Amino acid sequence: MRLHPRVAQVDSPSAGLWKTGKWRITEPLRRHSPAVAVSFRRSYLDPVSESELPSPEPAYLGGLNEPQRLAVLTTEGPVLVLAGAGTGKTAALTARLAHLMATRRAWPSQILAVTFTNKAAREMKERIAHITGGAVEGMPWLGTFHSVAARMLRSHAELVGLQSNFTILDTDDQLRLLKQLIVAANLDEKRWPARQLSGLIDRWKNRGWIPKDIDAGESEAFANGRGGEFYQQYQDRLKALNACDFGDLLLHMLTIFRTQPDVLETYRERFRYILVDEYQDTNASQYDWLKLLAEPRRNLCCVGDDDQSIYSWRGAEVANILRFEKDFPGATVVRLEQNYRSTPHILGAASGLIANNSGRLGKTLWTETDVGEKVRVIGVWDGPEEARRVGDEIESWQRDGGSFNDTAILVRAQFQTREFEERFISVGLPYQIVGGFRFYERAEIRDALAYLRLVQSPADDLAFERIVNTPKRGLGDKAIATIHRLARAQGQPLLLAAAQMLDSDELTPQARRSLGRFVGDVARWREMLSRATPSDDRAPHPQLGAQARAAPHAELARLILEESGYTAMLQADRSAESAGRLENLAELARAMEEYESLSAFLEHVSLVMDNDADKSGEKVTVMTIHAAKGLEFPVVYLAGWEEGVFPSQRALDEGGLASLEEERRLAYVAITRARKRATIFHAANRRIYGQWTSSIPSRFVAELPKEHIDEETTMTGGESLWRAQWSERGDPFAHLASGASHRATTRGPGWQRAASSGNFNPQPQRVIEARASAISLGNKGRDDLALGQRVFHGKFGYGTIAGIEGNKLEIDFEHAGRKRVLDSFVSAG
DNA sequence: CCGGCCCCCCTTTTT
DNA sequence: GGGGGGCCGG
Repeated sequence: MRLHPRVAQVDSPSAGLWKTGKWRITEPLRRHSPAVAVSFRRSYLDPVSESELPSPEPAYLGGLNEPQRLAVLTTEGPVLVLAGAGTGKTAALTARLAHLMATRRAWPSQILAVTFTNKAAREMKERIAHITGGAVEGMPWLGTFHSVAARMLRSHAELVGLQSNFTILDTDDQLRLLKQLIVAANLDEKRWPARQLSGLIDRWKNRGWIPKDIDAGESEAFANGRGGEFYQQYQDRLKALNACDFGDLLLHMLTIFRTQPDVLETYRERFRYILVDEYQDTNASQYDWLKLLAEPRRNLCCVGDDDQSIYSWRGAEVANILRFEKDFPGATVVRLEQNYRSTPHILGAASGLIANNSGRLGKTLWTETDVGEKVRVIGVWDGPEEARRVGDEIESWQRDGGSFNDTAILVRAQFQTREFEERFISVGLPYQIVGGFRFYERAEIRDALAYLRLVQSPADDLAFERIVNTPKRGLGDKAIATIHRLARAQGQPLLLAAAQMLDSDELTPQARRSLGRFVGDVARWREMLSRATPSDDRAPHPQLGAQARAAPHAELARLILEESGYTAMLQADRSAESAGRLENLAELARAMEEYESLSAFLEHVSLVMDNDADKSGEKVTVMTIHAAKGLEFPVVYLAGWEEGVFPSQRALDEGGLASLEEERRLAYVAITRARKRATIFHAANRRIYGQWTSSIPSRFVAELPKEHIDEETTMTGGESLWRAQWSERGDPFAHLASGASHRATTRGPGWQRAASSGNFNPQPQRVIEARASAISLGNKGRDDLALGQRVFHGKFGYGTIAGIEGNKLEIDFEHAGRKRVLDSFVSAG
């Protein structure tokens, strides 16, 4: 299928885009062009009826079933597509995009298509490229919620007090920052962990709440009612750092849309059609964001499956999908129910299970495929036996001509992967574990990125803190605290404060020498960067695509790692991991070559924190069910279906019924990943947190319709006792599921009276051009100090001012002799 | 200032 | 069981 644009004749404000795009005229569509042209003459608000379709119809409609066609052809007005697992959702979505473009309803740039994960965005991009034969040079507004919002925010950053080159903090940065705030407020960071605060702030952001929206009740969830206060402080600090976190990307845009009607209008005008994938995963802030953009045109098409909503823990609200018809009256609801993936037994098992949930929109999946095998449920003695059995089965599958790539092991939680990893290593079964530590989360990668970030933006204090003493430069807590004090006193970035300290005696001579070298290095690298990037390096958007010429920023990265001593540090490290770390760094530099500038690369890594799974070679895939969403495998093993593991203990303890239902949806997702064969395991004993625990099979096992499963147990005694528990009417765990509340617990007063936390004055960012002295940076000195005055210095004691130069003082100390110090460190004595 | 040791906490899932 | 952070000793 190729698109055929015949651009030149089209009279449209955006026609230029078509000319610049690489549209090709190819045979297949030539035949269709008359009909295409007909539909284009019709107004945007006029839906195409089936009869007007070109004949023969466009290839992108070929192979679609009736509901899918409806989902594609109902272009105008709100549409909700309820797409069960394996019902060709992505096919319908991409066909819809192709249809919108082929019928000239919209240019690629006039369609907003948002997905939840990078993986989904990438897949859709690939399929669009395929369906249009590469005719669409990337839809500019196809991406994850976060990347699309980031892109918008770069253009309007100043409206929320940021600069367009703001940095996007990841969880790690966020936690360190919050921790600083907590410590600064004299709170016990153990009693009030940063992690808890970060979770709270995330929740608020997911709901679309800015600090002002936090009422006393919400505030109560942290530090005895100071939650809102910390939220505000955190936001102030982010602004001072010219940074924002993931939640802010959406929240800031929401604020802008709400307060700047003209900006909103621009986007409303631009986006003629909006598509949302995985709609059941949207949170409140995303929902508001969508709703604002979709009005008044209301050409909003949401695709999702309420039964596959598994992200409520990060703010997703199934309610969004359940109430779609109410929010968008007159919406067309399309159900995709024909499953093309799994056998009837697999579908039957999954459907029977999910039927135990309440509050569903309801779908009846059906399939035309052969009956196939029943879902097997196998009880084993313990975890190791489970791993052994799965390994054996996979090996015999492969001996019979099957491919390892066709097999996957899905687990509830990451820790379960270890058992399989150990087993597979010992028997030499090739495997890959998806998830877990992702590439960009590895310490060495984050360190390297911190160097790059600091070179890119000298005001990036978090980057500075991370690497100023990595590798070890003899700059310990004390030296860093000193730099901090100065920076804070002057409201300047740490790097700048550090540069100023070089001309003083505030630090020990070794520390000063070492810091001087570091500051000098950064200045030099920065200078090299500006030479490596002739164009404006603040270009906001990541531009994919390899450059023909060598990428100077990748070279610079290699040089920085070399000159900073980071590589040497790893080489000196004789531990098992160091070789891999060096390899990772090499890979990082290689990855940079794909981007046209350092800033484009940094944007990419802050938004796309996943690493592409290694597709080379034959291997078994081990991953969490969450990670498997949207994927399918011919042979699937579902491990650890035991109470406390799946459903997870936490879900049982904390989340109540809602949480149990989410676990059940997770189980539904898990089963429906399988095409031909699904095997469920449960072990009677398992080592959890290093401790042997015996467990009973998951209630989900008992909920599988008997006619779709084959049960087997390797345990003596045949019919297992523990299974009997679930066959009874009563649910012995009901008390766990119903009573729990969502209320966050508050604890007694434990924090000390807070000292006033420092002011974080946003100052214009200054760039360190060289090892500039403080004078040349134009610092004003204090006006309360005069020659001959007696002053006190925390390190050197009392002394008399013998000279003043800007903010630098020469002081004759009574015991320490003559020293150069910075005025921020002395007090009138 | 650094390294080693000990203790405590945690283990869902991700942009 | 293991990783991270804090504390203590060199």
